[in-house]
Amino acid sequence: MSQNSLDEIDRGILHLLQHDARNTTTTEMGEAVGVSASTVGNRLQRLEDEGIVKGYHPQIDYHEAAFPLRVLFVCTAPIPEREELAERVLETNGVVSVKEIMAGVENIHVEAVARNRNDVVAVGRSLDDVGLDVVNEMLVKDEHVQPFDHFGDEATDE
Amino acid sequence: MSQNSLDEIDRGILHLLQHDARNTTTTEMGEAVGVSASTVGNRLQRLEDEGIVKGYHPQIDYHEAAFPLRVLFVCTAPIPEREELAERVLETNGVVSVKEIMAGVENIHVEAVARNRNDVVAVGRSLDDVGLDVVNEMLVKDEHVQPFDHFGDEATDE
DNA sequence: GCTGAAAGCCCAAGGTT
DNA sequence: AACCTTGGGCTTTCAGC
Repeated sequence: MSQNSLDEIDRGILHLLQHDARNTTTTEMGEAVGVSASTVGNRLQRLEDEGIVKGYHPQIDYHEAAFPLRVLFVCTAPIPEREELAERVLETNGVVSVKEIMAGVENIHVEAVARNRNDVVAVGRSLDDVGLDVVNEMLVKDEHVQPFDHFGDEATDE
Repeated sequence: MSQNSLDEIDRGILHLLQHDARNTTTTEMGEAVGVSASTVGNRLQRLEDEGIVKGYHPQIDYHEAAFPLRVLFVCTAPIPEREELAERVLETNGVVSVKEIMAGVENIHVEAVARNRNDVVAVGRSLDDVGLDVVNEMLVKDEHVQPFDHFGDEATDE
């Protein structure tokens, strides 16, 4: 399917996108990595087609918005159904991420945002309805995300 | 600091950005939510200034790229130092997210991507060096991210 | 596979209601 | 607070190498 062949140029493009995926132009990226703007456009197209870049999303501070609560549900799912359940849970209102863990009892981690305690209860109930066994439920105080900025620092000129 | 007053327009903008933060123009968003393109620009500026929108990042399939391993380290940190340690850990090469949990023994969850087992060992050592007690270490099979698309479906025309 | 130029579209700024 | 117009810049496409 994919060749996994990222060269210096690809890594440079990814690196720059991770810094600001909305306002970084192909022209800027071209100058930084040493190719023309249209080449950057073509590379980006290929990265998207191969599924390496799956989309572009804003990083939203839910706490500052309208969702002050962030909850992590640690669950158990029967291995055969795990993948299907994970997909299903993602549809639940408020859920922002679902992690499938390779092995162990706590093999699905579900994270959700909520406006109040009622929302939290509702999410918990949904998980139960779907067939997940909720082992633990924790309040997340804060989450720091690093868009993995170690992608090829050396490939850019800046 | 922030008014937390997101109206229909703001929610519509966020909703559309979550779908595609790079290729959705202010013009398109304006048409969708029923205001002019410049108004969308102003709103977006305000959302960024208030810290509700903290940035724009590509969603990268690390597995398809060059980092086939994804590992979750569940750790314990002394409460007083937790926040500082979390910040420090985020600097570690390979780490993509750090979650501070409100209470309990497993109060810091660190997620990292790696090219091979050596990378994994290196990250574990870094966590130890910083002063975190690694309680558990799990291989992540798959992660599904939902950019929380429930932000105001009703505010758009599409 | 990369480049360069042209066409079309978009964004930012200022002035207006 | 939202709109309109204009100038500058960006993306895309395609011929050419």
